[in-house]
Amino acid sequence: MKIVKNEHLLHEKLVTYHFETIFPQLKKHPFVLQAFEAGEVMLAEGADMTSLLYLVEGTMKATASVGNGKSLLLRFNHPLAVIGDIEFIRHVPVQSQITAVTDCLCIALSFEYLRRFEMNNAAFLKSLLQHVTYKLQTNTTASRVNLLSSVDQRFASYLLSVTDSEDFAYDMQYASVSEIADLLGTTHRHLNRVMKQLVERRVIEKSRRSIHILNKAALEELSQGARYE
Amino acid sequence: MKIVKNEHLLHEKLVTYHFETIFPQLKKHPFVLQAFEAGEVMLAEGADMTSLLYLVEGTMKATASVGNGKSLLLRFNHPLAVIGDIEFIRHVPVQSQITAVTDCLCIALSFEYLRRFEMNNAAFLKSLLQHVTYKLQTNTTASRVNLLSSVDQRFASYLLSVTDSEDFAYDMQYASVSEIADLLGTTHRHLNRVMKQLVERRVIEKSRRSIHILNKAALEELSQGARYE
DNA sequence: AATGAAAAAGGACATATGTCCAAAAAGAGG
DNA sequence: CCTCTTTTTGGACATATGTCCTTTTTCATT
Repeated sequence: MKIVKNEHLLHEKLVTYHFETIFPQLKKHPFVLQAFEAGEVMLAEGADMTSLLYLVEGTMKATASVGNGKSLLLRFNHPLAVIGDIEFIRHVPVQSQITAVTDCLCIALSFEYLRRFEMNNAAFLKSLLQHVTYKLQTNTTASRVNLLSSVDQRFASYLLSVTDSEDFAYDMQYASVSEIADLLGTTHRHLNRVMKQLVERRVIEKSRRSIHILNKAALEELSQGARYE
Repeated sequence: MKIVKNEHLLHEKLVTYHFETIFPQLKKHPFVLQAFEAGEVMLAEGADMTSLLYLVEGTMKATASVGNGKSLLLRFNHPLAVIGDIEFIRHVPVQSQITAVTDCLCIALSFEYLRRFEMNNAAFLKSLLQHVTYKLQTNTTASRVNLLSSVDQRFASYLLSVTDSEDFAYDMQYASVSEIADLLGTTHRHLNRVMKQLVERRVIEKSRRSIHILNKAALEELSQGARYE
């Protein structure tokens, strides 16, 4: 993570995302602009969190780890998402690992500052409620889908979520098959089977560490509308 | 649902659950006491909601339905739980069906009233945030468990959640095997297999429409700490 | 080009769970 | 007690997914 000292950029982001509706006097708040590189772990599970983050550029993913170091995809986040809401409100350590998928920019506000000066700011509390209830709603949908859908459906959802959120709308790069398998809560062996079928059906094409979507409509149908976002 | 006109009971509940910390002048708010019978559907999915409910007595469950009329257990709720938070904040129809498991008492406050007079009440907003972030946290845990655990683990969690929440700590009644199977997102055929094994291992005993727990410790181990609450 | 490490692909088999259906058991009403 | 319906139970088989391992491919390095 790098702290970016660029008042102009900060101000531009504050205006774009209408921060003045929450913090009326923009100049008076100790906003800090932070930059993360693609692939960087923004927050590790169990760590102590000290600032609330507003994602203003890029895409990140939230994953939860289970026992043996495996992880599981919870959701993707796009601007304007809030990171650290549960931790801020409930005073608990970081609940799920947050990783930058692309290069990201965040606006940070320290818990200390917020707890001292903003806990009676109804606009701030209301905006937090908006974000948290949105997450709760999508999370509820996701858990239903997860429990009832098979690996190929989840894989389709995953592909669509990733490609929609990137700009190259028909390609995705990945580090290894196992990585995707872990995210989906399955094994690389099985994911291979699933991908092989999709290749045979000419829904996707594969080359090393990259997947190209040939038939988006088929994926849409497979995923039944579920998305990790 | 029955509206209960009992000022004394209402006041007792308001005091027990410290409503004065949220609504300082108790007398001035249009609280309505509502009673639900065991088994009654408190909220149907897709319905319009008009009041925020605080559960002050009894146990309820939240379920989500999927396609073919099947439902899926999301969580159990105990006092003091809030119902309708997402719907209140996001102005959406009811997201998950709420059913009274035991006889329940709720204190209701109309959305209309809250939106008009309480949206600048920081104490109220903060308490909502507490409830919603709690739900989000447990829901995240639950979805992870669901995706990674087998039917026998989920059944163990279910049994423990139900019996802990009732007062008879070792027995549960049910309408049909299919009902439980649906809640767990499996089939009655498979649940039968699972139950048969547990009976053989002397973990539970069954008689018609009732299950008796013989070895709670074994269930605890099976469930690995996951609960629907 | 030869060699070796890492990643990918997939064979063989085991297990969990689903589907379909039939037999057995338990009420309900005559 | 008999008959009918509902619920429970479980057989037989199919499918999805996991485990373990071997082979193949890829890519970097000599």
